[in-house]
Amino acid sequence: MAESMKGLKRTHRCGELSAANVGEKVTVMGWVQKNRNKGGLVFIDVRDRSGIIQVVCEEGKTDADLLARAASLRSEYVVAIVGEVARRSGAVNDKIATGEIEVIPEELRILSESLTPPFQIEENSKTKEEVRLKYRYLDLRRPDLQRNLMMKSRVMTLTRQFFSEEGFLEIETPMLGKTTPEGARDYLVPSRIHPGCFYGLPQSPQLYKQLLMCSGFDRYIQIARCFRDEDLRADRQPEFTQIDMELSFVDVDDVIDVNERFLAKLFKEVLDVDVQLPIQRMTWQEAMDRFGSDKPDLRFGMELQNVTDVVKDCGFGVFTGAIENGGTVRGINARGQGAMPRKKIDKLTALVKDYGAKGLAYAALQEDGTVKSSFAKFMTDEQMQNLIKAMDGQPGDLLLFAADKKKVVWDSLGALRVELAKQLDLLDKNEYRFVWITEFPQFEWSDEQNRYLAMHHPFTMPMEEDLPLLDAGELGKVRAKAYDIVLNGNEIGGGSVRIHQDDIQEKMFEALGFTKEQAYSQFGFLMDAFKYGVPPHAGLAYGLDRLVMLMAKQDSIRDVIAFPKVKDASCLMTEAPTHADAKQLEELGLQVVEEKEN
RNA sequence: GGCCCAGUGGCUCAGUUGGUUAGAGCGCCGCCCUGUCACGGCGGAGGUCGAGAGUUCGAGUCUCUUCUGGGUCGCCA
Repeated sequence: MAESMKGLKRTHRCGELSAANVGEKVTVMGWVQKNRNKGGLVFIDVRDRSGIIQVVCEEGKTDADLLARAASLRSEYVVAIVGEVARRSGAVNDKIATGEIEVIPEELRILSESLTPPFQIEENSKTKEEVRLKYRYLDLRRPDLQRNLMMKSRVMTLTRQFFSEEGFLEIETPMLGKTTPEGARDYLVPSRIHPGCFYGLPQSPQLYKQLLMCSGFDRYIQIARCFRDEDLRADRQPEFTQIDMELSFVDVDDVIDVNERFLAKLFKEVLDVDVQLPIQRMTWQEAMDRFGSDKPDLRFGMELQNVTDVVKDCGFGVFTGAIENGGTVRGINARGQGAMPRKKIDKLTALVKDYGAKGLAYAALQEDGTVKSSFAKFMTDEQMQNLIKAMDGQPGDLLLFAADKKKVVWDSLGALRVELAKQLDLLDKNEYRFVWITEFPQFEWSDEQNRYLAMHHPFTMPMEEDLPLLDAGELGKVRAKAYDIVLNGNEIGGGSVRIHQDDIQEKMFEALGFTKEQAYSQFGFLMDAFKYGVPPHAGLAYGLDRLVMLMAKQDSIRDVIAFPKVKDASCLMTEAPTHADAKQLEELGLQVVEEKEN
């Protein structure tokens, strides 16, 4: 039986009460976490988002009716308690913040009863995600998820505050926009008024924010929802949130400067972590060569070594063959792992095969100075010793090599390096290592499309010194004024200086294989806008969810999003997406799709 | 689309080389309990082992298919 809260007004949240409130009459409201009935003495833990407070009822002291009602309370009932804060007459509980006080009730109302929840509302739930997500509204009651979402709210507040103080304006851009075939797959929204036509939900507000620079807003920021119809990952959801910004009359250093100060403020205020400024910068080339990744995790070493020259004349065909085909041979020294069992090495081999490598060559340096190796028989002792020396191999080390095209070797060893760090427990979530990755390649070759694609997007400015390479058609060598901010091996943001000169923009489209007509039909409004006076501008966007995931020390972006989708992009709670009814579809000029029979 | 992992009471798990009636902890229900806070004591209910097919005298266990969830490669300009 649910009662009204008429006449009551909450005075405190549960966790806000402290010894300072002793003797005060207070009203708290929340959920019953636990009812401990000792018989004649009933303890009720009441929970809200701030924490837990104990309410105590005692036979002889508490009104008999109130005691009976307290004894009837079950988990997740919603109650209102009016009572006096008192020091505990029994033992103090130093595990909770309110552990030295309790509330002695004079009124108890049951505002709502509850079924027994399908899983217990507690910290560190081991319940499988499938169940948690079906009952997400209960899952979200758990203190860890409450903390995550409160942290995210704090991050958003600080973001708005910081950038506002830096002269940024918060401006909204449309959700219903123009669909573009480049880049990620768009979510399409059918137009009723224009049958057969579709809006595209934004993958990011990229073009709008550039137009806002054309319009003279100078510094823009938006906490923007973005949509990408691609497959999900632990750190990828079909809809996610960007902290999106754009600045006029700036170059790379200006964007980096304001964002470093932003990150330092954020980490100080939210986590009390000092970010040392300036943040380290590394070119894309250096990141790939040293770590095999454009998002290197700098919390540990195990850097890649290029041993192509060392092994180019050896007798091992896998190495020399790769080199003859224009490839490279590189290795990782897994310190102290020389005794790794063969089975484990085989698993690492399986891992690199996912990245296109044909295998993993190993040399396990034994403590007695001998070498157990998959390829020693193809080498002279001298060649092996030179290789070990090049890898700085010491007795007890495990040397792992990949030989293939550069990209395959980088991807394989980059992934291998991270996997080894996981196995060796080198990844400390309390350590935050930032790095800017700069000078990205402007273009990326696509085997599938047999042409160069923009690595970032077609409006990214090439480095001035590489403009002659663009003219000369040496597209693979052109570097861009693009930058990513990387934290502990995760890309948490990225951006670039944009092209504002129409001649360079034309060359870009040409290089990407766009005809003038194609470029105009897709981006004509932007190119037209640029004809009326466009300031030099640059911007950056953070993946907010990913950033908060790392700050909250979570492994999945789902743990910082209130209502996330599962792997197939559906929602286990609402069961979206659903079929639309025939009438809706007819209005949109669309056809009914027969539901698949199971 | 490919590969890998998982699915056994409400939740988390155990379940020997295939062998009677499938176990445990938590939760739930009943009774008792005046300082608990992972409360405690006694008693109890609750399972077509994700689904389907096959092998077998016999399947939670083996095989195949399928569903669900997770991880990942491709994909994500």
